[in-house]
Amino acid sequence: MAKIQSKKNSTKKEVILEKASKLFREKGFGAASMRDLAEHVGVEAASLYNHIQSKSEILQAICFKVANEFISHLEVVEASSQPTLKKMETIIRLHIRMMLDQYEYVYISDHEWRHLPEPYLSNFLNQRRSYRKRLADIIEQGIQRGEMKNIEPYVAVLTILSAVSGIDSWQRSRKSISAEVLEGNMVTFLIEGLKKQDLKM
Amino acid sequence: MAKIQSKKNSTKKEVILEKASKLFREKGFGAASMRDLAEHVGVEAASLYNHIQSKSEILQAICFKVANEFISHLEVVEASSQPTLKKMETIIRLHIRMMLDQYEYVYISDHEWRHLPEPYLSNFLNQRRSYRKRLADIIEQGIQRGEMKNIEPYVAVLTILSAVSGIDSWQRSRKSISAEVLEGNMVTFLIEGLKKQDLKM
DNA sequence: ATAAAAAACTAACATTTGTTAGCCTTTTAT
DNA sequence: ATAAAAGGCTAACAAATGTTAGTTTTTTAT
Repeated sequence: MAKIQSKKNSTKKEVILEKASKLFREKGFGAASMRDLAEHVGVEAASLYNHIQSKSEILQAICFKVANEFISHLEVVEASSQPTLKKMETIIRLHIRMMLDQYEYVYISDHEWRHLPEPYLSNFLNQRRSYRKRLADIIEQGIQRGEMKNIEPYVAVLTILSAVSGIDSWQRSRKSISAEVLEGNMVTFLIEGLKKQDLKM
Repeated sequence: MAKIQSKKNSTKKEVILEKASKLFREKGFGAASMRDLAEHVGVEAASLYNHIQSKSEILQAICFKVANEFISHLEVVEASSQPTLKKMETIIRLHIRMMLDQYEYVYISDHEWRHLPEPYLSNFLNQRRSYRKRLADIIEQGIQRGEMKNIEPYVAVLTILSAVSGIDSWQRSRKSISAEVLEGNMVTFLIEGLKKQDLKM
């Protein structure tokens, strides 16, 4: 059956996905070549095709893996009975942690989805639209319940999601600021933007 | 000398930059070909080289044009004597408007700079680092003056800049939300995140 | 009108691309 | 031990890439 794996607990396909995500982020999907990838995996380019079907299959796997993870977490949050502000905080924290723990994968899903071939591209965009709509619904509810300020929900969603993806720039200068401080500060910043205006001093 | 231009007031090189920015955004720098670009300009691929020196010269022109615009605006703001919160608001509004008015250019500068060849790449990153540092300094000052909450300045800068670049996603669904509402909401959201915490109700 | 300059075109180049075919080697299962 | 399966390798492909050379056409200036 399967040969001994390069690293514990991971099939060769998983190794390929991992190396590919690193490479795609560094060079972009279009500029990263299969020979490039093969070298990082430690194999000839042709051999990759014993594990995957095509270059874009790699992209599909990465993009939908990330999308599914976000969606399934959202379902848990939606089903809970937290106040809306807490729901949003939970979701923001998830996004931040995903960005910290699975940086490469999330980055690819965020930035390289344009190169998905149809019908996967439409599929991906539909899922994304739906995800954002569901976040906007939570905010909509927060406004109606008087827990959040009267802001256009869709604008808030865009702002939050994009803000989190800025962690990208932080990944290189980890030294000066810890992950905990980053998460704490960012949550404060974003939740404060949502919260209903308190009284002036 | 120069031939009659395709559009008023623009040299052929400017036309090339404009079409290229649109193309690079749609397909990514790596996946956009010179023949592709030539077709959009209405000319054969080889003819482009009467106006530009290389594909990456186009990218350089776009990236540095945007960078210079942001930097020179920042200098004006720094020299003013507004309170720090107002300074940040001015800058945020500039970023939002640039994203609305020069969407393609800003997008390229934000997302495709990785493909700049050296030494332009280092140059660009230095400029960017410096720009962010200067924004962080304004926030630092805002905190010391008690105008802003005690947040890590660099985190705030990242959050703000990334949030604005999320307007990208909005560009396609302009219909439902006007540019004015977008700008207003986003500024409220982000400035609220900076402002020193007011008293609880 | 004519010479000069600018810019277009055709053809071709050397690389690089993703991918396949065919063969050999290693691992697995009996 | 042996057959089968899985996975690696070399070589090659057709297509596409950025770019150059050389030539012809168009525009500008005198």
